[in-house]
Amino acid sequence: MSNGRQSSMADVAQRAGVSMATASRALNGSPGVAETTRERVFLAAQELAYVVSPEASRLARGTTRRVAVVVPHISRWFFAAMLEGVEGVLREAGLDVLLYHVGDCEDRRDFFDRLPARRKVDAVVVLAFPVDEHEQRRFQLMGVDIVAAGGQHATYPYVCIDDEQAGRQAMDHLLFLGHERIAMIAAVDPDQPAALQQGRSDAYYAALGDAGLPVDGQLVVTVDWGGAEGATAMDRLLSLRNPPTAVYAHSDEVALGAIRSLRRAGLSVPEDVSVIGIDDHPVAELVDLTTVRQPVEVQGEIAGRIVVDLLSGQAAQKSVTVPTQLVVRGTTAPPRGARQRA
Amino acid sequence: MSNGRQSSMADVAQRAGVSMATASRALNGSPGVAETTRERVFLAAQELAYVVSPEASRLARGTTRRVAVVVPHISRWFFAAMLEGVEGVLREAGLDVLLYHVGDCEDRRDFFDRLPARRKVDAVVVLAFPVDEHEQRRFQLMGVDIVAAGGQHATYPYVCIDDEQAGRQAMDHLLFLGHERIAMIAAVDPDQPAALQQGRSDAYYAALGDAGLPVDGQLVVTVDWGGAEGATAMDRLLSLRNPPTAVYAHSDEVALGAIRSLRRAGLSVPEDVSVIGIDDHPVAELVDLTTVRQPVEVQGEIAGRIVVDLLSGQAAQKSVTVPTQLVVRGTTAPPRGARQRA
DNA sequence: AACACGAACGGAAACGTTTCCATCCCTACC
DNA sequence: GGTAGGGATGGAAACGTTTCCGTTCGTGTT
Repeated sequence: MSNGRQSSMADVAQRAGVSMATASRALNGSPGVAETTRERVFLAAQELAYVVSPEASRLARGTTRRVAVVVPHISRWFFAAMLEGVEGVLREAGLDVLLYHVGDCEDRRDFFDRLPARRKVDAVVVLAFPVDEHEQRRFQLMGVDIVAAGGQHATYPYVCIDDEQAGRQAMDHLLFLGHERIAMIAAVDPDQPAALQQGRSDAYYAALGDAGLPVDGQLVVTVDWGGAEGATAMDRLLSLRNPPTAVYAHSDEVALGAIRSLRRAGLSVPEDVSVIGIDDHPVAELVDLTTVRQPVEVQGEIAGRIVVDLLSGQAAQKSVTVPTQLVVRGTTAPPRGARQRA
Repeated sequence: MSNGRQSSMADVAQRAGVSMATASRALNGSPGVAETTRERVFLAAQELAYVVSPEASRLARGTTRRVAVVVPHISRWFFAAMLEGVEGVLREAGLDVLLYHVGDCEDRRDFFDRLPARRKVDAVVVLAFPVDEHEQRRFQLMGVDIVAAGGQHATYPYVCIDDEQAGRQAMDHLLFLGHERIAMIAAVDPDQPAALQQGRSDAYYAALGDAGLPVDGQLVVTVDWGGAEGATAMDRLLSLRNPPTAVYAHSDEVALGAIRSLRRAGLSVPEDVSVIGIDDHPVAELVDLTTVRQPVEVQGEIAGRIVVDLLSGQAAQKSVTVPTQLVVRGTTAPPRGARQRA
């Protein structure tokens, strides 16, 4: 079926009876080629099942048509969804995406030491991935555009949500329901420099302050990101003399873990304790979890579009903040006291 | 900090006082270079912050050091986890990963028509992605190694689980608990040629047969993959005059949806109805879902290793089947009748 | 002392495009 | 009718490596 050798552009040119220069122009859609000639070239190319050698083309052109996407946790929904968004628009634009998983600190050091993407891509997008100063300097060495998604970033064009506002939406919902003793389970990624989700914590204190409620340090527990960790945190909160009536978790996974702990303790959600998360993870709908939705895939798409604009030379918008939205489901309700009072 | 131009190998050679041929050999670790010379070259390269131009190198070498990973649904845990596994070992081996999301049928047609990865990669791995005959012929055109992961595939080396056995483990568990009226919610991917999860369905009938139980067609419902669809399916089952006492779902997400329907109907799990899934999705643990675990990331890793072996010339093992394992949690229990009887 | 041999190295031809520049020819305008 | 101008084309120089050969030189053998 396939004859052994890949045919080269010279073959195409010869078959079409033109020079390589013309063949190249014809195939690339460059101007200055007669329409009939162009057709002849295309026909020849098709007959030979010809495809350009990307290496040669890129070597000559000096551009790679490739962009690196670096992501800390591929298998977590948040990152995967974002990745899906980015990939979609990049593929649409004819750009190839090179995937780099940079998980733990060691990966991270290795990545910035070796810079494996260097000279391989025209741009890189970092997903929810704070970059410290040293790393910025390394990036600079690559001499390509950088855009950030899902984690605010002053240095590069970015797209993200307003974490503090998202947190406020969650907290205000609990406050509106009448809760006064609200715990926060703050999730941090152990493999990343912190300060990413600071906004979500700020919201907690601000909301309490605005509501005139005191802050009880015991009600704040910080854990590594993850469902199991959320459960542990909830256990800790349940060991208090005066446990909370509501829990604000930094993410849906953490919230899920908290709910498991509550159920195992024989408490029911939301009758005994309300729980709210952030993200609107797909399973949130399946388990009736109240949460604050952020459009994850959309953020990826926007990041992708910024990259495309940047590469096509047009000045892209520097950064975008997408809105979040409270989604009330079945894990939040007024506290028992309030209900009885009503 | 960075002087404008990327330095080329010629610069390195000159600075080290050798020819380009020697510089190239030194940098690649090829034999036939004196140790002192090699050091001198490395030093020069480092001083100039030199990195080879991958395009040029690959053009000359004729190999790309890149492999394509094509995946139908990036943001679903199963695929993302597998991707993470593949990426890990490929990156370890110094191979770059080119990501291709091929979701719906249109993507699919486009992918195989245009073959965008053609001449860009040395191998491609398809994740849970049945390839029909026409598509196989297109792949052949690429002239590279193909390996399949997560979906059995006769044509290419593959890694997967034994779907029928996994299904048997789930069904046998329900049967062991004493259930006799067991429903199956079969999930199919609307964007893919079916026949992928056939084994999971086979298991249902085989298990019932071995247990001497009759098959009730009403107890089998087939839906598109997804949690919401699982809920719908459960609704249908609940509308029967004589609903099942246990539900065997083809995947955890579907099982989760089923559980939501049950809860909304006022039934409790597992007291009224038992539910079991397949996969051991991370949230399964958080919601206490009984399931059959399959090692997803490991499958990706194995697929990656097969690719690496293939590319390094050593004959790799043709295919691998990894074991699955029942994980009993809180959504399965003996049926009410059995309990009362006991 | 002549010779063979191997290690280290350099020259230069690939690899397959893109693109600058020159050439040719045809049309339109004076 | 001559010439300027522009559209279509071809020649050939990049792009930056790798690698095939050939050369040189030092060492060990007879």
